[in-house]
Formats: sequence, structure tokens, C-alpha cells
Amino acid sequence: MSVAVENFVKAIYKNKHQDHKDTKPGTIAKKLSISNAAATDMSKKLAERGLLKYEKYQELQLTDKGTKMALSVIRKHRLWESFLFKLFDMSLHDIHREAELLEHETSDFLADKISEYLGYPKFDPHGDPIPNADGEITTKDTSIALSGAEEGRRYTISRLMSDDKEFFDFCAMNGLRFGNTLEVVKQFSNNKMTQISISNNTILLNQDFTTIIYVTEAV
Amino acid sequence: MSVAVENFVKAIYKNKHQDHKDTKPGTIAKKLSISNAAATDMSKKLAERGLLKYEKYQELQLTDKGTKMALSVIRKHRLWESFLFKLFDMSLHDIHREAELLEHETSDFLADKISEYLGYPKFDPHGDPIPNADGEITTKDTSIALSGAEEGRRYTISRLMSDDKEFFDFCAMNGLRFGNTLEVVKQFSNNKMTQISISNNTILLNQDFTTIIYVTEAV
DNA sequence: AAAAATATTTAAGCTTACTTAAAAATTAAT
DNA sequence: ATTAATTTTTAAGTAAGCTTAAATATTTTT
Repeated sequence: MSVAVENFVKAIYKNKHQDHKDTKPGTIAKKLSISNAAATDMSKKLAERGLLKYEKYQELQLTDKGTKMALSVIRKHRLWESFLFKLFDMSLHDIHREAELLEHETSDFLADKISEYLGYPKFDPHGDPIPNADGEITTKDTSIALSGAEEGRRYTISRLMSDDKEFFDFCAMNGLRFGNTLEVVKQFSNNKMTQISISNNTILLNQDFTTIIYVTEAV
Repeated sequence: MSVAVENFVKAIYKNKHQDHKDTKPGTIAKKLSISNAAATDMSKKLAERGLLKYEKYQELQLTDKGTKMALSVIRKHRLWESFLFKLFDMSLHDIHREAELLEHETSDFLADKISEYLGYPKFDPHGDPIPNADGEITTKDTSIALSGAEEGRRYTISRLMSDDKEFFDFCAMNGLRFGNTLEVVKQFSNNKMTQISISNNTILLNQDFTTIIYVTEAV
């Protein structure tokens, strides 16, 4: 399957499961930086191929086949990220950029080799779950956005939901890393900011960041 | 640059430096399993882009720019092969197949990371030299084909020049591996066969194999 | 050196994955 | 509930990278 098709079904999948936006051609077009016309066109073609359901002016819906393809690509992406992060000294942004390309040129065979090498990881360095070889996500996500965390409680960082270099640079500089622990000092509900304490530093985060940093309660 | 273009200049480079065949569009077409017409077409386009020199009915000649591109792709290919071979338990044929895809989606940055991780290797598992980051091959090749080796002498396997799965399977089964040592027992010049001794086994190889197995005299 | 065989080039056409511009439908605003 | 704004779709067109078929040039054979 072509890169364009793989990216298209992946975008639909992520749009629905992560961003919870309207999954219409236009939304996908924006994500992929292509025109609306191109997205509509592709939608029709993929409907013919049985990867999704398309009806004029309605939301796109991946079929089982389409979902499987999306999860296969996502699996490869997240395995590559895990692998590159572990072996090389690369930033979260860099591993994402490389994985974005490699994911389309990776055989199932190689993906399994990488998974085996890493000990069948269930999460990538962003905290995103890695689908297994059958295209299933077996882990349950109980994490919440930092914006909704409670004052005075300690949390473990479970997910950094972004593709943005500046965000990752900020995280790296401040110890905001998958698995690390922090304490929520105060929620400023009026200003929509969150004050946290992490490795003896106090940081004030605004909503842009607290809605993409996910955490679970620390034990 | 596109995959098609990268493969085209790579094919020209290898055709000239390894196979020493006529580097005309038809030869390249065969290698890439495309029509002669497509190869002629591509040749013209790449000439416009300054990657090669094209004159009707003449041999194609890579420019410095084209050569640099070819060597960059070859570098990535051979680094991937070295990397996959070292980390995973994969056959020479499998690593080649995967590298053939990955080579086109690998940034210079990642290639350098891989090289660094491996300790800046100069040869891949086939014994092929790996161009450095500047696209230069700094090693001298003093190896000879096994078909031209002398009776009674000991040699080190320096290169397995093939893409063929059956050949590699045969090599793996019989200890014919880059760096291993063998002794040439007899050259049957009439039958164009070579008898070798390797790890207590005697093997009779025909010309198909002795012209793609390269060796250097063992010390 | 001419004929036959082979290779290369040209021409026309196809598919994929886009584009822009205009038309049609939907959604939001007053 | 119209009107306005936004989205989606249709239509027409482009570039890359191929194809087959026919024309042309080069090589090889005799």
C-alpha cells in the first residue's frame, strides 16, 4: 500500500481516537496538508477499496480492514520510536520525525524483530500504546490530562501527546519524561494554569501544555 | 529525492563500478525491472536535473552530483545491513531486502547515528565497503575472485557479491561468511570449478559461485 | 557491405496523488 | 427563517513514473 494511503487511514484513526474531531475529509486534509478536494478524492477511492465508508457530506468511517491498516502503521511507528529512543541519543521530536518515514517501509517481519529486541514493549517513549502484532491495543488507558489533576496529589507522567519540537524540548529540559513523577501544587482555574513540582523545581504550565500531558496517580 | 530517482542513480553507479557492463538505459531498465522507454525517459529528466550526462545512444554518465547521491544511498543501505545483521538474527538476504526499502527513508542524521553506534564500520556483512559521511570510499579493495585464487593457499572471505537468497542460504549453511578463512584445495580449470576446505569440510564450488565470492590472502 | 537482429528512442496513454477554481450543500449567524 | 459563511464536492488540469507500440538507430552476423 502506498505512503499516501497509509497516512490517510492513519490520520483518520488518530483523528477519531485521539483528537475526537469531526472525521470529515476537510479535517484530514488539514492534518496531511493537502487540499480538501484531494481528501474527498482519496476518500472515494479508499471506499472502493474497502478501507472506509464514505457518504457525501458525512463523516468517514474506517472499516475493520482500514482500522487494521492504520494500527499496523501506528505499531511500526511506535516501535521505531521506542527503538531509536533506546539505542541512540535522540530527542522525542527527532525519533518522531524519523519514525514518520520508516513506518511505511517496514515489513511485519522487521517490526516483530524490533519488538522482540525491545522485549515486547507496550508503550513508546511518548507513553502511547503500541498495538501488538495482531493490531490490537491490549492496555487500558486510565490516564487523565494534567489540567484535570487534583491539587496536592502526586502523579506519574504517562503520555506526552504531541508532535511539536518546542514542546518536547521544554519537556526534556524540565524532566517531563514518560514515567517520571510530579506533584500538582496548584490549579489556577481562572487562568487555566497548573503549577507542578518536579525534581525540586516548580513549574507553571499553561493550558496548551496541561491538555497534552497525561498522568496517572502515583502509588 | 524520490525513490525512483535514487534507485536509478544507484543502479547506474553499481552497473559501472561493480558489474562493468554498458551503462545504457536498457541495462538499467533490466536491473530495475522497468521498460527501456521508462529508462530513456528518466535519463533525460535526470540530465536536466544535473544528475547525469545523457546523449542519444550513448552511455549514461553520472555527474559528481549524481555520484554523490548514489553513494549516499549506498551508504545508508550498507549501514542498515550492518546494523540489522548485528542486532537481529537475520540472514544476509533478509537484511538486504529490508535495507533496500529503508535506505530511501533515512536521514543523513540517522545514518550518522547508526554509523556511530556501530563504531564507524568500513564494511558491511557482505564485505562491501561503506562510503563515509562525505560519500567517499576510503578503503582499497585488494580482494580477488575465488575463481582466480591459487591452489594450496589460505584466504579470508572478503566479499559475497550477490543479492540472491539461495546463494546466501548456501553460504550460511557452509560457513562462508565475511571474515572466515578457507583453503583452496584445487582449481579444476577445465570444469571451471574450485575445491575449497573450510572448517573441516570440503566443498566443490562452480563458477557461478566462485566469481561472486571474493577473498584476500590470509596472513 | 548489406541484411538481420537488437537496442534505443519517440509517441501516445495510463494511474496515482496531488492542484486550483467553481458549484453545491451544509452549518452558523443574525 | 433567511442570509452569510464555511465546507464539501465536482471539474479540469498537472507531474511523476510507469506502460505498449511503432519508428529509428546501432550492432552483429553473414
